[in-house]
Parts: sequence; structure tokens; C-alpha cells
Amino acid sequence: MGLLEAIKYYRTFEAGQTVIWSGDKMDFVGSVVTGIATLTQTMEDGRTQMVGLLLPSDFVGRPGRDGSAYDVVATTDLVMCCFRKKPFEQLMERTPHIAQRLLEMTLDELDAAREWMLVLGRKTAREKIASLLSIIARRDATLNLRPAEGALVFDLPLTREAMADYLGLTLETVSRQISALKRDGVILLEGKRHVTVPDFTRLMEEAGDDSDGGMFA
Amino acid sequence: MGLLEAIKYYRTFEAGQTVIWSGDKMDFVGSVVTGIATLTQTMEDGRTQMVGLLLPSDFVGRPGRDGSAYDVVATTDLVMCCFRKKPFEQLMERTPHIAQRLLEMTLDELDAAREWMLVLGRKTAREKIASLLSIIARRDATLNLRPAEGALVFDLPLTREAMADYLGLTLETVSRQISALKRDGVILLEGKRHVTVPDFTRLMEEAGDDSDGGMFA
DNA sequence: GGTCCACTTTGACCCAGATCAAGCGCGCGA
DNA sequence: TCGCGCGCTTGATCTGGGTCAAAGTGGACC
Repeated sequence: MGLLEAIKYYRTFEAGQTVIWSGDKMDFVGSVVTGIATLTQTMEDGRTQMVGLLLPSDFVGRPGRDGSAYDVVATTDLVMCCFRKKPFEQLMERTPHIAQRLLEMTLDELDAAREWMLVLGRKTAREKIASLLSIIARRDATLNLRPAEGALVFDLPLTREAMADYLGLTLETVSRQISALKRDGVILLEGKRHVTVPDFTRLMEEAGDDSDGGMFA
Repeated sequence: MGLLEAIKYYRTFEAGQTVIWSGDKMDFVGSVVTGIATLTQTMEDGRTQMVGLLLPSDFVGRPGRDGSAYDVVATTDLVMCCFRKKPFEQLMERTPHIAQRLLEMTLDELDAAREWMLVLGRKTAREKIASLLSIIARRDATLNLRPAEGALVFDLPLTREAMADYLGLTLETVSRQISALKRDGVILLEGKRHVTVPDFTRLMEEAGDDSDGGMFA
């Protein structure tokens, strides 16, 4: 929509910077252009759980709600494309296709969240790590249009601690399980972050996700 | 919308009956009228995780997808109001407000799913049980328009096993923690299912949710 | 080149919750 | 009325992952 073009603007954030604090008023919505951000919830005693991983093209914000329910943090340098909420909402009223597109994206996110509930509730630490790696590998492959054949290679966009927050584990357990997967030849590591997956099917099996890799677009 | 009225029909299911199997083609969408249904995912080795609890007014199905990603099971006798998918989708094209309303509901579900990710990933067994009880109490109170003051009374709509599936626990742990909450006076039990919460604030504290009970509409 | 600091790995030990195994109680059908 | 079965409780034991502690990277900045 050209109309959206007219009211958009860009914001940039440095790695580590908080985009929005939970509870803050949020007067814009937007989407990630480049970089990675996370959505996290925190309990009073400091326990935290990541509830969303925002990659390029993902939508941020909630039309019809004033405050953010989560902390949004840039984990890498981040560029976002933003729209002030008011005009965006008005535009949505007048342009049905925006709501329909947004509905589709939200349903995708809901599916991802439910997939993640299975991971959090029922998988072992090793399976959790394998699940996260396969999701990152898959999304990375689709974003960069690399063929999902043979060895997959990518960089982990998250620290061990962020992975732990995503998976409901401690950073020590994350580190141990990654070492174990490396020892067992499921992955190869170069430095701390650069991962090679020689056999994606093997990784899927380790994730307990067997069957094929359907499920995600 | 009167147009929706024109194409709706009702289906009933008995407690325990499966409404849709994961992977099946689903040629309708709909919403719960009375009774309770669950959305669950199952791994090949039989581990299961509930990923949604459908109470009256909740929407089932996904416009724009053919198969169901989850098992949908009636846990009580169930009445659903259904629309064949094709006409519903066509109607959605022509009637923007339906998509907007659906978007709102989906965003609410997404929030609930994210809340649940915190429960699954970071809470202790006792906190998980308290969280589930407080959610059921809250939804029950809003549905039945009882004032949320003084003692809350409700019936558990789930077996211990279903609660375990929701919470990522075993049914033994669920049973033990419910006994513990009873012993500590957080709840009173009459029979296996009838619960009285003498002090809702206390329950919220046990859930680790402190602060007030905002969050849900 | 050195030193700092944030990130990571690894080890030793412990505990919440899983697993395995009996029993209990209540509703239902014969 | 009896007994059968399903849902639930309770106990004993085991273990995956948490906790606490210490050391190993490596890159950024002087």
C-alpha cells in the first residue's frame, strides 16, 4: 500500500538496546527490517522467559492496545520500519487487506508459539537445543534463499543466556548440551557462534520432530 | 452479522469425543457455544502437550489453512457453532469487520499463549498449578458474571491428566501439588473437582503473578 | 602487545519433579 | 447389593537439569 509508505519512518537501535519496556506506552507499530529482536517476560524475582524472536519481516506491536506487555530488546543492531499507531489504525479501518494480512501473520505467530509450548513443556534439554537450532537454521535458510540441501551453515544470533531464556533452561545447561551435540557430530562449531549442520535430518531427529520439516512456511 | 447467521449450523459432541484429528482436513471453522475443548499436540513417542483451552466464545479453526495442526478434543459435552470454511472465507473478504474481530481474538490468544510460555518455561510445579487455577477461576468468573470478590467457587473442567498435559507435568505431580495447596489452605476441595478459593490474592501470589490481576480482559 | 571484561565452558553436588508401584473411593452396570 | 474400573492419591526411589564455583576464551580498547 502506497498509503503505508507515506506514513512510515525508520528507527535504528544498537545491539543490547531496549526498544520498549514492558508496561510502557507504545505509540507505534512496526516491523523488523534488519537485525534481530526478542520479546521477553520477566517475573518480579528476575526469572525471565523469551516469548518471541523477531526476525526481519516480523511485526511488532498491537493495534488496539496502548501498552506493551513485553520487553522488546535488540539483540543485534536493528533497523525497524515504524508507523505511528493512530494513523496506522485509521488506515486499517479503511483498508481491509491490511487487517487480513495482519491476521495471517498473527496466526503464523500463534502456531509458532504453540509449537514452542510443546518444546517448553515436554522436550528434554538436548531436544530443546536441537529444536532451536533447527528453527534458526530453517528461518535463516528461507531468509537468505539458500537451498535447504546438504550442509547448512549459519551464525547463532543469540548468546547462550538468550538461548536459555528462550528454552526455559539455564545457560550452563545450554552450553553443556551444545558441547554434547558437537561431541556427537550433530553440529560443528567454529568459534562460539558459527554453526555447521552436516545432516539436517539428523538434527530434526535429535529435536524429536521426526518426520519431515514441514510445519513452517 | 446477519450474513453469518445465515450460514451457521450447530454440531454437538460428547465428553471425550475427538472433534478433529491433527492433520485431518478441516472444512469448517467455528466457535464454542457451551462446554470445553482442548487443543493438543502429540510427539511420536506419545508425549503430549496441550496448547489451547477452548472455552465458550473461543474460535476454532484457521481461515486459509486446510488441515488442523492439532487434535481438538471435547473434554465436556460440547456444542459448537460452525460455518463451512469456503463461504466463511468469502464472507470475510467482503466484510472487513469480521477479519478485524478475528484479528483481535487471535491477538488475545497469542497473548495467552505467551503468558503460558512463561508458565511452562520458568514456573515451579506449585506455581504452575496455582496459575492454572487462577486462570480457570478468572475465566469462569467473567463468563458467569459473578463478582470477583470474596470467595471464588468453581468446578475444575479438567482431569488431573489434562491439567498435567496443560502444565508440562505428570499427573502425579499435579495431584501432589493440589493436595499441598489444599493442606496449606490456599484452596478448599469438595470431592475431586469442586474448588473454593477463599483468598484470590493469595492464589495469585502462589502463582508468582503478584501485582494485580490485570492482563486478561 | 597487554589487560579487561563479557561470554563461555567445565566440574561437583543437589534437589524438584519424574518414574515406578501400591492402594483408595466413588459411580455405574449387572 | 456387589464388584469392577477409572480417576485420583500417596509412597519410595531415581535422575535430568539446576546451582554454585572456578577457569578458559577472545575481542576491544588502551
